Amino acid sequence: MFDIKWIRANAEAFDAAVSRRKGVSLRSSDLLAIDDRRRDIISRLNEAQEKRNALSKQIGQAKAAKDEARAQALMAEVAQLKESIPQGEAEERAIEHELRNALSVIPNLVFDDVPSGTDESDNEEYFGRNGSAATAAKVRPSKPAFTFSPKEHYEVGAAAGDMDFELAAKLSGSRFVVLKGQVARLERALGQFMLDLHTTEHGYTEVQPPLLVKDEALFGTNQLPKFEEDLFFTPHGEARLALIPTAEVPLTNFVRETIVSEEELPLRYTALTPCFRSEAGSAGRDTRGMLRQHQFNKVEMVSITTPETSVDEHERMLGCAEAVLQKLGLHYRVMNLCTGDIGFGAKKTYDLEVWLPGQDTYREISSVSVCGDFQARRMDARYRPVGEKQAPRFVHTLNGSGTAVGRCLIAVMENYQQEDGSVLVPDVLQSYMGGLTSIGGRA
RNA sequence: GGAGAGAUGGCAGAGUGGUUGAAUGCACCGCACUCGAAAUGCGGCAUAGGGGCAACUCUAUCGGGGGUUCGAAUCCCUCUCUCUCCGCCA
Repeated sequence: MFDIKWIRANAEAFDAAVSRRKGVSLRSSDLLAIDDRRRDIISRLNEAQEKRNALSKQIGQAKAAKDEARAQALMAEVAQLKESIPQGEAEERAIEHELRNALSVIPNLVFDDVPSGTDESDNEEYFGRNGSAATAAKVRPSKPAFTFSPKEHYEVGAAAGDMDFELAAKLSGSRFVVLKGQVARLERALGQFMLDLHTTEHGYTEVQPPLLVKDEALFGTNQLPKFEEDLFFTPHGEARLALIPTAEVPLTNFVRETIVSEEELPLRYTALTPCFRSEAGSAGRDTRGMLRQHQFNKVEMVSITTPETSVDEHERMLGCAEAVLQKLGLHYRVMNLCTGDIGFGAKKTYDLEVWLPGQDTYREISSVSVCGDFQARRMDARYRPVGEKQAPRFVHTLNGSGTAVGRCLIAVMENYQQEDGSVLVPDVLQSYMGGLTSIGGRA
């Protein structure tokens, strides 16, 4: 969320930057007009309050001096303010809301190195900071070679019966799946593997957060007010709770309305949680298989950093997500999302797209974003710099999937499928699978 | 779910209607003393917004919101959270 003072001081830059984003019609002049009215209301209110306070003090003095007549006279004088102050306070509340509402639906401004574009076709492949495609090619696994025509994950023999969409539909409708047997175990193995990797090698603290969150938390990570229709809610007393669409919500909101000391930064959290998304607006898309579900497991990483380190942390976090796919031997590419495809709160986002031979295409399996102070402002999350007495500053927040477990299961099944319908278990998962080297083979 | 207690500055902890943005202690910063340190003494030490070149000044804030009052940390209502006891329960 933006600071109106910043917009006032940088109106031109703001308008130029916000015009790169699609679907934003507000301009600085609209916002500053609201702010002008706000300032006017506040200054009139302050004047009235000042007068009241001064007179009240005198009343106190008069009463202390037992000068009842003077006290009565002063009380009569201050009575004139009885209407204007509450009215001014109400006006102030209203205008503050108006300003906040206007500011809260403006997306974050993107970095200069985010490509301009309208949709995913304008995303640019990213080969690391030095731009070396050759270096990237060395660390990225290559596509698997097939001597037969690879199938989509739900057609692979090992999925038969153990990836049950009909059973899920009976229970919950479309966009759900029941995993059973070795497929369920493989999914669990993937999640455990990722969590262990990030906690033991990447310095993240494992967390089991609540899966139901309040509106305030959703506001902090930009799901509200603009994307309410993407969420599942459940009534809770007079209010409601939302099922988390991503663990980014609880993990990032750990620092909401807090001031941490600089020595504690960076804070790095990871969690394996179910995620719930209504998928409103995606009717008809990816309806086959378990690519797009109302419920899926995801390992999420969240970093809370200083402003000076957030860009480096972004590259680092990308590396953490890449490591998952590298160790699993899955081919992928990294995309630098364009202005038309990047999320509301991000200043820059890298998507990891894993190769799916059954679909003969790349599909998103991880999204790694740096949000600058955008979420921190919404949450009022700050840190106190070390050294001389300095005012608290907003932290920077980052989040990334490391990775979507359900989609990773798809990738493993498609990339490691054998002609007989079995699926080889990647080396790094075998210890999580009781030593199994393949699943779904004809025994 | 029932009954009760509570929420004050970085921390601890006073403060039940009137010059209280808030005593005191600790922590922290500066100065003095010291060769240096400790101890001691003196001073400083909340946030946000407005005005002013500045000194400074005004407004708001004692968990959140609303109310009573000329005036609220203090009284009333409400919400949230914490603690104790009872009940229920994985």
